[in-house]
Amino acid sequence: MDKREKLLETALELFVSQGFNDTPTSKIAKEAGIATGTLFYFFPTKDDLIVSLYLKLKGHAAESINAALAEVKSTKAIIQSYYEESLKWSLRNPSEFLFLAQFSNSPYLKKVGADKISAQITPVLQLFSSAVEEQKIADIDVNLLYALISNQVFGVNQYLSSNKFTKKEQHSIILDTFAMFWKMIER
Amino acid sequence: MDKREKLLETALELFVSQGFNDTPTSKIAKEAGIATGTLFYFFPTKDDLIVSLYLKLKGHAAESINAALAEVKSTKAIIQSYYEESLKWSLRNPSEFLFLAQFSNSPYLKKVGADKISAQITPVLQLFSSAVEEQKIADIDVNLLYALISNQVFGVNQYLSSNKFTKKEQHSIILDTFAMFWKMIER
DNA sequence: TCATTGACTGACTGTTTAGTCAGTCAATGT
DNA sequence: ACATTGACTGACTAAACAGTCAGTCAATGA
Repeated sequence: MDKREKLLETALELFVSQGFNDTPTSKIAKEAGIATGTLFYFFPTKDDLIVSLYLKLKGHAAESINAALAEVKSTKAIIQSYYEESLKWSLRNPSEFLFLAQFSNSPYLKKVGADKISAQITPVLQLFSSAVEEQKIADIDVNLLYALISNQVFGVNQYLSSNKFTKKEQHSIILDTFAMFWKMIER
Repeated sequence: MDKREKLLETALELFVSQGFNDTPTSKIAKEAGIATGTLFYFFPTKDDLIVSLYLKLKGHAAESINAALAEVKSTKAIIQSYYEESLKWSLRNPSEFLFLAQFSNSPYLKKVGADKISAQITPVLQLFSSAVEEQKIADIDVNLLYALISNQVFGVNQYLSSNKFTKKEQHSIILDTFAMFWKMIER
């Protein structure tokens, strides 16, 4: 069993339930059944651990979402897949999602290079660029479009996770809210 | 000069730039030019200080937004005012907004009673309720509508604050994005 | 066989922290 | 004139913390 992985997993759960402050490295190590020294063997500082976890989760999410994008054809269908897959990933990985939200709204975000962040969003920006060029959607700054879709995903995830819906209901809400989103931006 | 107020102001700036963990109570007191003991005279624990700050800011924001709502007539106009005023408040009070975002996405949120939170959103929920009854907008769960408008406000604020726009440009983006929002939910 | 490596350990430490407390002082009330 | 109050102080402490380090041990490889 990979101890580095085990530490990241344990840290995730503790960070989500207690926050960064109230989760000492000693507790993470103890809970993971690993010595404190080992934690610092893999991650030189606590900040390193936190940022590594962020990067890992961002990577996983992107991987999972992009996998579903590949098969698709029309610009609208790609954007719809991006929307659906983002929501499905968040619903499947609630702890991961909470961590990402907590991290992104904390001063820790500054510790991640701006280049790594823009690398993550560039593909989505290009998606919207194409849609604008193809005159499918209104001529809106792609950065604004990105802000709108991300936050709508965030909001719908919030709504879905704070209510008990069946898978079927969840899926239809996802489809409905995308239809609404598209109505909002279409030409 | 009100020392309690001064402490809250100083804490706000430090929390926003350093985060909750990395802002010791001693630093808040020092920066505010007030003794450590005084901080604990007003706020029994650090958590108390943090939660008090949250409640104060939420109150201020609500007050400022509701003030503008009173004058207005049609349901659509009220919702539009709510949207505009929320955004304007966020733009006028960037530190406050950042603190609220950080707090709301942290485990500290659990320390605020659910009753206090629902008290804040009930008026908005009723606004949407009326709009649905009047058949102005589609028959969508008001909680979903709330999630959508809050997060769109959040996203547009993000977009506006990470770009240098003139007041005029800002205003027209606010109007445009509300028009989009309305298009998304209207019947 | 013996040396070297590198993952891994956990007792330890220097520092930082939230929170305490005995006491000051100016303003009130009597 | 004296007592009482309550905002306010800052040196202090007990606990908790991130990070260290001297050393163990199994697996390589010469």
